[in-house]
Amino acid sequence: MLTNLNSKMPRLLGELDDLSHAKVSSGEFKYGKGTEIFGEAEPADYVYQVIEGAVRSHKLLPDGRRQIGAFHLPGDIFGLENGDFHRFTAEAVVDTTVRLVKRQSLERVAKTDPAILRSLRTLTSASLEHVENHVLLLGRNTARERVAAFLLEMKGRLTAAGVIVLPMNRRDIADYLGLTFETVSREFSAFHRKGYLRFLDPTQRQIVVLNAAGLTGIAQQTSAKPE
Amino acid sequence: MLTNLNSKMPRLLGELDDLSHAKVSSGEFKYGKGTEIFGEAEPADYVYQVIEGAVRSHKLLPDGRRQIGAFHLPGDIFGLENGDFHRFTAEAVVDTTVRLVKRQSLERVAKTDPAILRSLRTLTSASLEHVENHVLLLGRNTARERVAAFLLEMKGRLTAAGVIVLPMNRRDIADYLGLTFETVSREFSAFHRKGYLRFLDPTQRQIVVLNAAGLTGIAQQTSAKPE
DNA sequence: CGATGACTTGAACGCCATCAATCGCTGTGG
DNA sequence: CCACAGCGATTGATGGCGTTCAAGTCATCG
Repeated sequence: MLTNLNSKMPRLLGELDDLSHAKVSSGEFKYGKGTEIFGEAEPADYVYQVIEGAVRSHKLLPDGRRQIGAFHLPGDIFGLENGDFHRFTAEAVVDTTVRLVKRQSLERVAKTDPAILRSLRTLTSASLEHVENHVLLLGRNTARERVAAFLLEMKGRLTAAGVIVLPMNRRDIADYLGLTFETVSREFSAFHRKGYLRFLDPTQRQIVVLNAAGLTGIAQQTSAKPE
Repeated sequence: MLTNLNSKMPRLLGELDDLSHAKVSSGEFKYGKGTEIFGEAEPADYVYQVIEGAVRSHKLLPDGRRQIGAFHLPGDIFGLENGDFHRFTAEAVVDTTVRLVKRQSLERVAKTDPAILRSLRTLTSASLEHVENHVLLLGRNTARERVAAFLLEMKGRLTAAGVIVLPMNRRDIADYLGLTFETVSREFSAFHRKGYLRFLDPTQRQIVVLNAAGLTGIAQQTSAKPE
């Protein structure tokens, strides 16, 4: 399954919360819809956590083709690099509030606090796992399978009261799945026709999954996700 | 460019060499062509380095579709996980000799030796970068672009005396690039016809790149590699 | 109300997959 | 030693999945 960072254990949220009152310089910041948070190849001086909204991380080819590597949703930490530079550009998908902490101070604290250190490693590991699964998805899954996997990922990550409310548009989804937005739209429609989905609003961004088993059967992924 | 682990700075080879004479339990082992070195989801108790030969890391879908995440060539370190389990299956592409060290002892030494620690982080970072670039390749590049990128990656990693000697067959390449082996073969032929390549042997695994600029122009990747 | 943006849907095309035939090399057994 | 099986690779023919191009709907906003 596309990794569900959200349900992973130590999401560092607690720790980052602690840090925000403690010995790490930390702050909140708002980014308007579509604005850049950091750019590819810029120095990675900060680590970010989504408070509210959504963020996309992408790379571009010289001719403008775009590949989104991940969506970051409330609670998610992003921009944590192993090296010294960002390797994706991060942008706000909608108006978004983030907490940010200086990477240096985080690393300073991590030196003395093994719990923080472990959290950081777990985070890196989770994002590595996500991108590795994404390689499999992009390399070997059909359009239908990709869209099913996407819906299941989002079901796990941002369902509230049984409803998935997507912050991103069809083009963002397409660029995440290596498809065109028309194909994404068609697959959404196909699942709707099959009775797997219900749409609650006219822009079709609010989705109820009626047949998760059906989607799971189509998604064809290697690592099954419990619940 | 598909990340060139080989040309990256501290390849840990030096350090691992040291370790092999020193305080880390280390050994060599041979794997016959096609044999498994470790399996997906197995505990990651060892870290490996290719001495001679070549290794492929892959994931499988339930129905047998395969995605190779990386090839590991002499000098490369693989099987180093952030978490406790392998997330790929590793197999010998040809008869292969590897050095292996117990992960535990490596971590023990890393605690006191900051150089080792830094090397480990650099390695993780390099493999993360490789897989992130691979996502872009698989999501947004055409067949032609993928094959060109592959040739350039291999040119950087295993050229000896101006000749690329590929250890893997067309199917392995295809499963690395998210294509069929027929398509890989056709693109090789197309490059040959254009005069970008010359083949030195009947199985067409020994390749001389005659026009690297031509390949680079086609490969369309975001991060240019300095020679 | 006209303009704009997000989404859907239709029609046609094209890239790559699929199916199939052939070639050359290697190794094995009669 | 040679016949033949088997593997890897190339090449051709065909088809299909997903893209491209295009039209149309609906909601929002000036």
